[in-house]
Amino acid sequence: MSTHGRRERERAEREQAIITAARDLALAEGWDAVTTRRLAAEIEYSQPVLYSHFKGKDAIMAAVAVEGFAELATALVSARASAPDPRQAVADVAAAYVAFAQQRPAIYDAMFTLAVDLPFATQDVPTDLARGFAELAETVRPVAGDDDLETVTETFWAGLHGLVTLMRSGRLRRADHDRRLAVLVDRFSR
Amino acid sequence: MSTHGRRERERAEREQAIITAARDLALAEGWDAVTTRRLAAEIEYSQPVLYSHFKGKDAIMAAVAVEGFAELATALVSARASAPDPRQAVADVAAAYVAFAQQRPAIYDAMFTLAVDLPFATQDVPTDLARGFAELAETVRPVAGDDDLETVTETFWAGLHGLVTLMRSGRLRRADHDRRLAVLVDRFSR
DNA sequence: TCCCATATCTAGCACCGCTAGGAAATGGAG
DNA sequence: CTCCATTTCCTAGCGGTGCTAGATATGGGA
Repeated sequence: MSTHGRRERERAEREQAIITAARDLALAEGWDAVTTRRLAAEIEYSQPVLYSHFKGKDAIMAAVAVEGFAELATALVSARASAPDPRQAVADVAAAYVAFAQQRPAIYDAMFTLAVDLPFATQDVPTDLARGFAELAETVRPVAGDDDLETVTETFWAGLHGLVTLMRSGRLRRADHDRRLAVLVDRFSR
Repeated sequence: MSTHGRRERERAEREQAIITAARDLALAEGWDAVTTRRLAAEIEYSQPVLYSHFKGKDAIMAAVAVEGFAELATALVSARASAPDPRQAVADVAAAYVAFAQQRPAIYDAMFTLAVDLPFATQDVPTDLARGFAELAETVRPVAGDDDLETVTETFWAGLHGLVTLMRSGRLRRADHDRRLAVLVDRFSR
């Protein structure tokens, strides 16, 4: 029975290895390249092992998304913390959000585009997602005016999300990205 | 050689049948249900026939997206035309945009989420997309203020797109949809 | 009527996510 | 140390996908 602890620890490590492999592969070659066979080869186990950790490929993507929510929240917190004033905080947090999405497109996809309902079935995703959202709300609060804070925050968030996704799909001119971001920040912080 | 005209016409009809079948199937059961085999069965031809019309499944989706861009543009035009004043026009056009996306989610996906680069390889997509964008720009013009019109339009568009996509993926509370839309319109029309 | 080009289909490839069933490793009991 | 039960893991395979090569049917022109 003494080996039980080690076994469980090794199992947890392997589970993390799966998530990391999926994450890295998705970042490097996109989610299309993330197949269960390649994932299995990456962790040097056979395919069915994946299914003893996750219900399916979607669940693996969801796990990557969970890590992403935590990362994003942290990035937003640090952006707001180092801003000199509330007005600048809005711009800095917005920039941090967009930077996150641009630097980790595959993870951003897992969080918002793919794996639509799965992450919300688990318990910890709302936690990290809520952390990020709360940070956004606190950033927006000083400039929300008379409107309901949560509603304004959601709308501002949608603006960021729209800029990110439209630009990545080539619908917006890349050159004017900063100007669009400035317009969005301006419209939401006065 | 006299049958040549009929042949060509029949071929064009079959091509349209493929697009329509793909569109209807996607609307009814989602894009996952649109397989080349089912599509072939729907038009009562064998699978390879599809590839004599389109390069691949992506090209079929792109064709559906093209129709979607035309539809969307028309909806926006009519929304603006029947608005009593410029201020209301912004709200009405925004509502029309969101309504289009909500009523034809599969087509909206084909236009903006899936088939990322393909539509832009053809010639007519920019035309219909530009029509929609131009309509959006004319709507925004009276309330753009000192900012560059195109930049403001793109940003406003991103706001709409973000609201649509985030809400459909369950990230936003459904109940507050109208209030968010009102906030967005308000921030962009004063 | 025959020929040939075109149009179309059958059959199959390589890949996908996923799973059943058997082999191998492991840990406790005698 | 041996034996057995349990857990762990892999091999093999199922039904599906997008796509294509090669064979077959079709129909107009000589």
